[in-house]
Amino acid sequence: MSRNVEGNLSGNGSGNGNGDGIYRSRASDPSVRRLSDYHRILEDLERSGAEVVSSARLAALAGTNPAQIRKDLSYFGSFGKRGSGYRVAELRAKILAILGLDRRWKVALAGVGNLGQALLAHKEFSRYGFDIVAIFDVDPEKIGHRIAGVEVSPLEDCARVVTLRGVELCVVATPVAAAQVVVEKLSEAGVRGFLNFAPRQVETRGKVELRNVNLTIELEGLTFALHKAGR
Amino acid sequence: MSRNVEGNLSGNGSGNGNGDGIYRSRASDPSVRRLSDYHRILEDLERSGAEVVSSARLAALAGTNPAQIRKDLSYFGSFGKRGSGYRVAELRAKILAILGLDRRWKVALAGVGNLGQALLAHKEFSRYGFDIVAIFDVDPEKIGHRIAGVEVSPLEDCARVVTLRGVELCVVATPVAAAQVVVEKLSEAGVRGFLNFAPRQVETRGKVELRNVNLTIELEGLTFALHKAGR
DNA sequence: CGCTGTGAATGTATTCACAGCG
DNA sequence: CGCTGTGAATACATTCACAGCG
Repeated sequence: MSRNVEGNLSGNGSGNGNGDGIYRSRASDPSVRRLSDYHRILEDLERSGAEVVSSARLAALAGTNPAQIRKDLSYFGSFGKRGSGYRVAELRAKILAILGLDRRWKVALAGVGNLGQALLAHKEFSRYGFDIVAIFDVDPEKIGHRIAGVEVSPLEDCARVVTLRGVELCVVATPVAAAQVVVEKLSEAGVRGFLNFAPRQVETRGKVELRNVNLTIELEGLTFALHKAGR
Repeated sequence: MSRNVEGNLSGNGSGNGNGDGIYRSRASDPSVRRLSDYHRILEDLERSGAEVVSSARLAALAGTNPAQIRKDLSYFGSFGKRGSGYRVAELRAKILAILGLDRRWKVALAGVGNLGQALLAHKEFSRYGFDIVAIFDVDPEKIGHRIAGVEVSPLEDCARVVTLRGVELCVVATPVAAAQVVVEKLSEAGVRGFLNFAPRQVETRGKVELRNVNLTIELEGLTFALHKAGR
């Protein structure tokens, strides 16, 4: 039973499921996160008609430095042309593929509280290739209802529903007490990746990716900094 | 004009407003994030009646190692007893104070879309000392209405409202296009810390703390890992 | 020339290992 | 003895600086 030791808290904990991957890349986790950022900036550039971009320009837009950009990209190949820079559309497509976003992903939502409902309606998810194809809850009031066109299923049926609809990822927006059970049941049913919003460590078995997002911790980071500075 | 260069993406960007603080501490940002986690675990332990806890036990619960715990704490003082460990209640209180959570904070919410509404209802915020005392939006349909007991004010009035209600922090849950303006106006009005959910880099002026949370990036971290492992 | 791509250098964070106090 | 607190060692991430290609 792995307890995802490394990353933690609000932003991490890539499970150690590192089954011999496609890439030899020693890309760090922060580096991969920046790729997502570069991708968004490249979308903007593409929309604005830019054809090429240098690492210097990209760095300015991303709030980092040119060497960082080049290093991040170099983990995955060499996409630029010396002397001129990177072709915007091409680089964007490459990053999309690196991130695994060149296809759509089937996602379940567990827990339909405030946060769950907001995430359901979150347009960015569908825009970047995530389709919510199943919703789980334990509340009898909610089960059977349709939210955003998806029927709420009882957690007990998850094995069946996951298989039937091909669920690959799950967003866990349940109360703290339920998060562990949800992850256990769904990973047994074959779900390989979890995004957990419940503010507790969740244990995983086998090759499962889990990352935690904790909204309160982010605010606490602010109060620490302000309090520390004596404000 | 600082562009908060360092951290970025989903979990960072502590503005460089490091006005000579109270602590000499070289506590790293990840270290501070872990403190928040330890605090939650200590709450659980306290509730379950534990009087003392060792760094080993705490590490097991937090999914890290004992040395990490001791090092994280040592940045702020020495709170344990050699031979026995840490007194749970006492350590919890110390961490609370370190994080600046030994008082309540006045928070504004900007943008009352899905996400904004979910954050408003998010019980954890109030539980950890954050009171939403103002809401800003630009939509005439929303202005004037009360949500969760707080009237929605037009963004133009923010200077007046911020002063009047003593707003210290702001959660930015607006569309991308509005985030920059919101941060500019509110920081001019005296708000010192921002938690930004809009997936774009926002520039800040002066001693302002800003961190970004990007929900999509977290999912992209999962797809990267799974795609990479060939799944 | 101007830019990328990358080893080498620096800077940060984590872990080790042990001295020292309760 | 058992544990904390912490310098020293290691591992990791970022930045420098320059060789080399278009």
